[in-house]
Amino acid sequence: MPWPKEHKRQTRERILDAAAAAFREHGVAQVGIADIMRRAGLTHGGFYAHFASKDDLLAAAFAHASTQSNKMLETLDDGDASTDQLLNAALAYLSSTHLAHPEHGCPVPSFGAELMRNSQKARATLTADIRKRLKRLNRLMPEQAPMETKNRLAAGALACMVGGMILARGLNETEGSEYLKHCRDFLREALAKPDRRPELPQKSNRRRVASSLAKTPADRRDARE
Amino acid sequence: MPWPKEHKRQTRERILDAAAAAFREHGVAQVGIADIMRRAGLTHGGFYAHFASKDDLLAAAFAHASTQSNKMLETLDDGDASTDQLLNAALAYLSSTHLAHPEHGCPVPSFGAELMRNSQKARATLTADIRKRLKRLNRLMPEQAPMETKNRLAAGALACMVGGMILARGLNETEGSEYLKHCRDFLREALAKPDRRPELPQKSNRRRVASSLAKTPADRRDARE
DNA sequence: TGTACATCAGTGAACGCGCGTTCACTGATGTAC
DNA sequence: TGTACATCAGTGAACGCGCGTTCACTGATGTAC
Repeated sequence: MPWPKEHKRQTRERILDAAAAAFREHGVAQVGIADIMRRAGLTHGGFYAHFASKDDLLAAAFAHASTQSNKMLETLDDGDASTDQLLNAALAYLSSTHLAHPEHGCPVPSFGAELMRNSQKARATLTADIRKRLKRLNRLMPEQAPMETKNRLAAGALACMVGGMILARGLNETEGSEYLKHCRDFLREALAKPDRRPELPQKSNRRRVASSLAKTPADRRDARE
Repeated sequence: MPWPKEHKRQTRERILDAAAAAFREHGVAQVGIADIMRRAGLTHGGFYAHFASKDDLLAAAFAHASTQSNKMLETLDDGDASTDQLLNAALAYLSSTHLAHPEHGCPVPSFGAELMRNSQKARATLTADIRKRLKRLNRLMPEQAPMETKNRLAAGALACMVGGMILARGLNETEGSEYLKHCRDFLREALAKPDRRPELPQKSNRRRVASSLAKTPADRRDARE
């Protein structure tokens, strides 16, 4: 095999990165194969050596973006185990950084609706991703809390996160961050209902903050208010 | 003027109806001018006598859909003035009927994200619509409630509504309605916080239920649970 | 160590289809006389 | 009342562009000797 074993895998990864960012920033319909390949430093012809079709890429790029953004959002979460982990995750999601950087953020508000209407494969990827998100939020609550409570809070928090981000992005910049602040206030109240307490101390999830995605002054303002 | 004055206006309205339904059901990118005109019982060539471009139609169809769906959701709201009006509006939005009928429902979860990335005009329509929705939700709360409280609850409720509907539509049918139920439970709790009481009695908004959009058994189940 | 070779990642021209848009034309309608 | 006419809503062929996809080719690479 005349090429390094890892070479092709790395190229594929570069295409995925480019696609995941472009789709999140501009939407699926507005981004062509040629755009993506250019962003990856390649020419359009090479695309089909890595993916069977645009649909195929779409599903893969969504999953890729989802993984990326979960990592990114964890770095914004202050990960303080003594506080409410579900709330922390939601506050990180509804942060100014996430608002300002759709290209690195959650793909659900960016192109979830578009994905849903593409191939069966793409849709299945979305469905599986939503299930996973709900399960993950469930696990951020004290294990012994009633199932009904956990389901309710996970569902409500996720809906608020996704809807809040879409709506904030539909407003202009200042209105958008104002709106996000109101959503955070809302969840602080809503997730602090008496029936969730007492909480168990949980393991810390603290991560190092990636430089390009470090908390901005706006996020610090977010946290204070 | 050799044609009835109202004729052209009515045709335009038929195109708008067709476009608003098609965009909500299949998304903007998947629906062509020819599809829409066919749905309106016309041929594609006549389109430009009514709209300057697809972009132009897009903005108009969004506004049209928004008005339509607000009316539709009001018929699902039981309009009982003695109960919480904000909650009632949210429960109607998060109903099984709305889940099953994107083509008659709110355009924000259906193609808000796509609209946002089109022309400046389309985007401005979305922004204005979100502002209007927030104001309307604000007005459903007791006037004398603190501004901060009203903003928080309106923002949170709207985020939950839009996000909840998108996510429910991303799941399969049974999972989707289960998920919506959890969202409704969440809002029942979240909107019933002590600081909103006491509530003033408000004017009733009761409307007659349109036959094709009457409450389904699923909605009645929604209300019971 | 150097050279010939086989492999295959990536190139870029070309194809074909769909869709937004245009335009010359048709024919239904109300008006004038 | 009936006929000629002007208007303009709607038709459908055609255009051109962009994009997904294909394919014959190039050239960079590791291997064999």
